[in-house]
Amino acid sequence: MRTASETFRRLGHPATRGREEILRILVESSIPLSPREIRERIPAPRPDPSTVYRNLSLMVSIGLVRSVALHERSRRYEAATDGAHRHRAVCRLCGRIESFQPKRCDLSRLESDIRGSLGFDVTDHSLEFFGACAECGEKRAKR
Amino acid sequence: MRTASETFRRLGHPATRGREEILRILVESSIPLSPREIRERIPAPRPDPSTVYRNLSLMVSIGLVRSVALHERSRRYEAATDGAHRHRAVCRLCGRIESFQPKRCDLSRLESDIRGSLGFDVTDHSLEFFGACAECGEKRAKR
DNA sequence: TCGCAAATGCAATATATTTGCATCAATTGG
DNA sequence: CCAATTGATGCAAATATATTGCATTTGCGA
Repeated sequence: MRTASETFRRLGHPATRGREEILRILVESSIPLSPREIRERIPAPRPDPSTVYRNLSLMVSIGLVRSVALHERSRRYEAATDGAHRHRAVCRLCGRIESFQPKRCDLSRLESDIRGSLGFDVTDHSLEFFGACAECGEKRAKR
Repeated sequence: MRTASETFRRLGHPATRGREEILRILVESSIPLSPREIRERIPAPRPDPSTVYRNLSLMVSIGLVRSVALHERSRRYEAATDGAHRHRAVCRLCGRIESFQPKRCDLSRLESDIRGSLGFDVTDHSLEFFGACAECGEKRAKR
């Protein structure tokens, strides 16, 4: 098994407790987390917020973590484990977020259209759905 | 023709110069803009930034404007004109953004999957592609 | 274990967004 | 067209988010 420490070292970066914790937390979370949420989940002694930001941006640049843009003030992050691709459903009413793995993510057609018409070389994409989650939908129906 | 002023009044909100300018700027722009960019494009006397924020959030809530989440620090906004749906391609290298209208946006299948598995009532979605634009792609190839 | 390169904490700074409050402007009724 | 009222605006301050410089500490390979 490849430990987090090994992963960091293999990529040429010292493994530190903070880094391992961040990665562990993201891997364990089913939804993308904000830097603040991540830090709050690290057991004391907690690293400084600036350290969390620095490490997140390092981890994004070496491909261990992806940033996720929802319609919020802060960005969120998720583990890029193995490269599994995920989409998200966000409830406009309560803010609940669910991540899911598409059965088959067939946007290849769209991606080649884009290459053809805009000349863009697409490497990845981000797809989010917005609406009302089951719970909020019910509440709304009762009224 | 329906003027911006009429649109606001019809929705029960006074039409002010700032509001009309914001809407005009968003309608004229081919890509989503940040609050700062929007404000910079308003001819003097410019409204205060807080006014721009307040108006953007009002316009989002009454459906005239949509917010767009790219992987940036600030949110962006676009006119929700008639409801035309758009996707975006973002260059990771130079930051260039292009908006385009999909030939046919067939995510209805995915949306019904989501309703089925998560119980989410999806009202809209957001799809962004990331990669290298034509220009940056060429530059990179030359090296 | 030693030494270096890199990471961390801390404080300061930058940027983005929100809010309270006094003032001003757009609408509506006269 | 004018006055009254409701709501918008400017300004300043507060808050949230993110970044950076620098002195100190830590991880890692020799």
